[in-house]
Amino acid sequence: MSPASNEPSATAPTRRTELLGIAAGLFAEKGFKNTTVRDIAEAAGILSGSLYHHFDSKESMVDEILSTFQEELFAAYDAVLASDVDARTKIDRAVRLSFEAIDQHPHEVAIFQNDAGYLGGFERFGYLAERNAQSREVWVTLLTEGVGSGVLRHDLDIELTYRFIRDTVWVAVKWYRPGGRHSHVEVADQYLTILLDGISTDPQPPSPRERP
Amino acid sequence: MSPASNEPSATAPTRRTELLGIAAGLFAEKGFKNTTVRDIAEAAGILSGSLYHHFDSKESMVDEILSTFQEELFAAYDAVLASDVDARTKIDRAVRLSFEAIDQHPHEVAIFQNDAGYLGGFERFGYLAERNAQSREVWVTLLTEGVGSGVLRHDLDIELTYRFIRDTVWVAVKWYRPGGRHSHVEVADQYLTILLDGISTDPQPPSPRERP
DNA sequence: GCGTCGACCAAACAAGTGCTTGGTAGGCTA
DNA sequence: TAGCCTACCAAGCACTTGTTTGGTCGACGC
Repeated sequence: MSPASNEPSATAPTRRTELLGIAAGLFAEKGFKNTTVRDIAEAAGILSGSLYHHFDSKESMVDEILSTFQEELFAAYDAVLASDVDARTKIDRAVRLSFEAIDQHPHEVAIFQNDAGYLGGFERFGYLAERNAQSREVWVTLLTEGVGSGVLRHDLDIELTYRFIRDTVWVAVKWYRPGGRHSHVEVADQYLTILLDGISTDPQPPSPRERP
Repeated sequence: MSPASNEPSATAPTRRTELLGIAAGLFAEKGFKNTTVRDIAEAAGILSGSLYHHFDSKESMVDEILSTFQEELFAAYDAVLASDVDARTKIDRAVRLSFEAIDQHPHEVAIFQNDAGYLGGFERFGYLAERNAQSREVWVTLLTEGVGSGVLRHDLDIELTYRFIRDTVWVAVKWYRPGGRHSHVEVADQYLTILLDGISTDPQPPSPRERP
């Protein structure tokens, strides 16, 4: 890489991180394969060849974008898993965490959602599949814990419920826009209301019940 | 859905429809842009140029695949909307209809899910956006009807709920495999249980309550 | 036999792709 | 002034892409 890159981009936005941001936006919008290095360069106001002064390849750009994001995200998940609260609260926090990630890193989430399948075919991106498995374990653990402690219905199909939650949470990146009509907190509220009142053994209506 | 269409090649699988099927499978698996005409030709055992004896272009292949499927799907939705049952039943039927579509036309659904954004940019595929709006109207109508008649909670954000349902249903195409562990009916059952017991004003636990 | 037709081949084309090369301009430091 | 460094340009390379063209082969009807 570069000689002085041991502590990169903590405060000052270098040209490198700036270019990564531009690339992330285009990858998210048009897909990785469908975004050309000339697209990225044009958006940055330079020529395509000049990108290779900063990066080895187009692949290493997504690589850096995705791996950085995933590291941050899973550290947050691990913190939730390790926290000392009941399963229902953990699920609540994990869901809010995800919507917060969509709010703060919409491009990264979109790229992962759209291109993980394609990229996962390369050895270089093997960590994507690992992260996927790790995510599954987080949710299955939480759901199993919830069923075991009685806060979740015992007739749930854990696997299906996991997929239901995972999909519903992450697809929101397709329509959610930071700064739009709803904040990510509002979206999480609504989603949790729908989700929990469906899978909880003790339904908790969000406001005083009107119709008994 | 309908047993068979009347006009084009209802019974005998012509070489043309055979090629369309092969193309659909590849488009669904790798994405439209990421599938080359040489991929399709190779899978069919011919050379890429020979495809142009059957089709005008690669675009017209997806066009035919998607438009045919959409026509069939929305005819089914219209039938549900027009049926003379309460809103909850209509929602139930619409959801089951969607999972049935995923079961019977997984390739078409996957292509629409993954590539509608990209394809929608071309005038030729303007009908995709129209169909999307039409789908939104179907669900918003059903949800509004449900809230109005009191079978759905009155504090629902119709727009958000519509998106949750739409996303949850269609995203299942990413993992559902016809002939796999769960039938599409079982999956629909589980989803409806989670969904309805969450948004219904009258929560119905699926089995006698164990913990009060 | 003759003509026609559907299905396909062989070869090429122009445009677009990721990436490489050699070079340049300006700023910083010694 | 000299040397180095970051950021970039200009031009091109090898390859892939969708598509076109002219031709071949066998089946079928007359």
